[in-house]
Amino acid sequence: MKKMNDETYTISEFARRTGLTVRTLRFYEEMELLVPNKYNQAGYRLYGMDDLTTLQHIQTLKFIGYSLQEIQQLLKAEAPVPKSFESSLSLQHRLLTEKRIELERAIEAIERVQHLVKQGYKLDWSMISSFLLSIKHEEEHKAWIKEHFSEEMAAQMYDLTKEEWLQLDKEWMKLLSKIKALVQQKVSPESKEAKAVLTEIMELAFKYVDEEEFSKQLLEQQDSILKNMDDFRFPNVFTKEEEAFLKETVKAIEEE
Amino acid sequence: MKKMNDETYTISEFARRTGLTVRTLRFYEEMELLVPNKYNQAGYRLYGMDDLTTLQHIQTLKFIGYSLQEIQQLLKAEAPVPKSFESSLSLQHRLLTEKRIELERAIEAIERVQHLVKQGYKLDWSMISSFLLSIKHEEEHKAWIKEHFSEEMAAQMYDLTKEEWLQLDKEWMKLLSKIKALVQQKVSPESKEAKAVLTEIMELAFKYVDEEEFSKQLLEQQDSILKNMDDFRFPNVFTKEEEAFLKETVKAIEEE
DNA sequence: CGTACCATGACGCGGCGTCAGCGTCC
DNA sequence: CGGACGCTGACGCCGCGTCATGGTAC
Repeated sequence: MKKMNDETYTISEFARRTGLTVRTLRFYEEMELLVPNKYNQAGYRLYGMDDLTTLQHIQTLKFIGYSLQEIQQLLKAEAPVPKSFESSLSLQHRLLTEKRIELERAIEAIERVQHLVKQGYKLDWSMISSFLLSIKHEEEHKAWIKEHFSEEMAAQMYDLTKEEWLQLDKEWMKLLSKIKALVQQKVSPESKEAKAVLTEIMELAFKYVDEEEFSKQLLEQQDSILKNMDDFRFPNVFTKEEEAFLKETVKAIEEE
Repeated sequence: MKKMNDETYTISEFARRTGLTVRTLRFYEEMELLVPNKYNQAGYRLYGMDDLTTLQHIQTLKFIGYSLQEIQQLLKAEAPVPKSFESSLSLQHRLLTEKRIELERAIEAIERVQHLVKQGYKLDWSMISSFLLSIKHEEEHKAWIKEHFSEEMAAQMYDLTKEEWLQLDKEWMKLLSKIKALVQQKVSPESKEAKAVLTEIMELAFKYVDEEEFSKQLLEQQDSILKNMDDFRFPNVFTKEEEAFLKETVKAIEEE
């Protein structure tokens, strides 16, 4: 027992009992967040029950996502809970919720990749990347479709069940790898293999979307679509090479 | 247009188009994560399409929670996706899921506090803290009950609907403020107000739990319970003062 | 007298933001 | 020549972990 007298603890005792580290306690003192109520003649910190109370306040505010600085601001008035606290709660709620949504999207992305891995596809970075990028930008893309086309179409394309997503992922992956193989083997964009793949892409793209409606709107919106193409923030799932390849194939088909 | 020649971009152009900052691009180079494929004679960085591809790989791996160091390790082999990637995916999934759970608990805690605030309780830090601490340790506490008493009892105490929780929160808050008021006004622990409050606490505690079963098990487990009481990690919702007050009241009732 | 504790001070991390002081492009 | 752009280098942030070096309690 290193209790020195009733209700007074050395720093390591206090650390042990609170589950914090000695370093953390010293850091909190440096921040003027938790200053021990006594020191002995050699400058040893002596913590008491009031310090425990303060520490609990700190830990709880930390738990709901406040930074140490914010906690210091909140607690220094000490006496009443500042009325700003209530509104700051809503802010915290928003911040944490945004983080949670990001996390959920990342987790879902991992699960979708794992599902593909389990199916035994041999993946390379550009395929994983293309795939993850499309997941990452799903929300933005959906909003974009909504704006430039219609709410209905966005819903058709994106409001799918988990099974539909996994199925779509698989088909999409197959096509991606076919294209990448063709480009790498320098097969001609006018070859019938290339044309076949392009046809498959079209079929997949229109599986969940009404083709006529889409084509009509596409023509109307061409200008504003092109305007957005000078930055890379809406990354294409294809490399420039693949894109050029596909454009050639499209031309070849149109000329038939 | 600052495009210098086809498919070669200065750092600020590349930054603008990718949505990153110039500083970030230089930092990535310093990390040997994304080294531009060319420099002009003055040492200006010139980024090309291959750099864009690498950057996309980086961004997607970042999206699913890898650190820049991990990404560097993963990408430096460059050619095939290392087979360690698959297992590291499960690790990432675990890590992100744990974070998400923490976030969800924090968000739920905020909502419960907000609900109390809306009800118009005037809160002080020790009440907020007591309340949040009990939420923070709910999981541990439930596990502890499971271990020392029974699974059934843990379920009785903790598997409540959202409405039951909010109701319980309210009642618990009322009692907490009553006790704090009594202690602050230095009312005697033997007074009938004190006894009344204690009775209310008991009723609340046993509202969701079978009293006889609990008492029986409590007696059997007393030793191991006491062993866990010398640290503050299982923080009591009462201060030492309030705890002493309540103990006095318990004694007074027992002596009746 | 040992050794387990205490103190201060300094640097490190991750992922950049932000300045300062200078050179370069057009 | 001006002004926008580029370069390197250095320090700041947050919440501590991790030394190093030396004093203190028992």
